[in-house]
Amino acid sequence: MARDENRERRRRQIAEAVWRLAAREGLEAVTLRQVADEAEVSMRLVQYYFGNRTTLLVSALEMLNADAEAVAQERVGALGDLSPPELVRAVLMELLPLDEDRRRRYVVHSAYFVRFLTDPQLQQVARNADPALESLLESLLDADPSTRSDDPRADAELLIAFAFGLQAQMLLDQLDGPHALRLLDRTLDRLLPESR
Amino acid sequence: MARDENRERRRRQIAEAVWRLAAREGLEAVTLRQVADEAEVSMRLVQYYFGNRTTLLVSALEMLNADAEAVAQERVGALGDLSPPELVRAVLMELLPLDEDRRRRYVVHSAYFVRFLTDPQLQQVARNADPALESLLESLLDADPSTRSDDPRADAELLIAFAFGLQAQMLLDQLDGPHALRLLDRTLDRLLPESR
DNA sequence: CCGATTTTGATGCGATCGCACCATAACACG
DNA sequence: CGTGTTATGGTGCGATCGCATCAAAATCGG
Repeated sequence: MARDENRERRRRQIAEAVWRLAAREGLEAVTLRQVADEAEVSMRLVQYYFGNRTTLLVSALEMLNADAEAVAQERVGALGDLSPPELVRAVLMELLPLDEDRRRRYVVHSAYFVRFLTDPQLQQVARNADPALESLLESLLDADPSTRSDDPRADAELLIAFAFGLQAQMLLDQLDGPHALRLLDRTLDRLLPESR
Repeated sequence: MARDENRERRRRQIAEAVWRLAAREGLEAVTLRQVADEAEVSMRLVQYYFGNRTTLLVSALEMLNADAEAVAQERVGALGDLSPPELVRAVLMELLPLDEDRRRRYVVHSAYFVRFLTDPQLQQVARNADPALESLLESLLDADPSTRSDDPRADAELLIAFAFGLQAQMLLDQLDGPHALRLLDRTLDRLLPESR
């Protein structure tokens, strides 16, 4: 039904306004009125589609995560057949803000971060995003015959933590894309010495 | 003069209230009235010591950083004479929320994070904190004869990014202290193979 | 010990917040 | 064709925000 598509487009239009505001000035700038202005709709419309501010924040985050996963799968898939080490690299690269799209997304994530720590509802949303990534990496490290890892799970966790660290440094402009990739490859070379 | 000591104690008392509020509910909860309540002083007093909200936020962050550096130097120094590799480990451990003090501090940092990206004033404060750490690590990696690093600077950057990643995962309760230390030691073993 | 300065308190103002209520198009469907 | 659901707009209310003003207590220097 075209009705639902319109509905979904509207919600997305408003959610994108939330993302822009959160990235630009933090969650406290995400007020019903500012979101309405940014999305160029009436405040009443924001209320209609999301009810109250809390569910607006939660929904916008859920949509951002769903978006991220779809884009990531498509981008990694578009690379064609990759060897496990190449896949590991591609997956980790997905966590780096290497284009404006991802940068904005991870800035938004960092705006939510503190809330993740205390708000049970948001904590739930945050937890749903990660473990799939970790087990994917673990299985890749386990499957790769050239890996000498005695503990694929530890190495998966380690690589994810490292990638998140690179992400933060890039957001702070203390690391640019090529530099971060150099550091990533440097640790991958140490981790998977025979396959690269 | 005792006057100045009192003054400094007052400022600290108020800044600590800012930290608690920011850690508990984010920067948007840091209002003049809430800070006053949390610090158990009048709102006017907060105004008196910090003027307006902006300088309150900036000053509280500066005090937090100064505090962190003092504590870190003392704690690392208290370990006595360490070999370079041991020092590297000690410095990196300082970045992990291994006690309540550090946890709260890094939660506060994450509350400020988004602002670091856009607010020039806060960006300045954030930038002042890091580079010393990096060059310290670099010189340690360079000085250590057992290090086979061909690029101490790259390895220093790499280790810092990794530590920040571990920090984030710990804050999210996706990694506990011992687990994070295991991952840290795992990468240090790979990085400094002969000295550990 | 007294005038000056520092420190603390109470209160008011304009702006903005989330949210609710009411009204009216637009469309769906029996 | 009429009726009920969906979609959009305008507006008012109580609470809270940052900040300023007025005022008094506490402390210090001569």
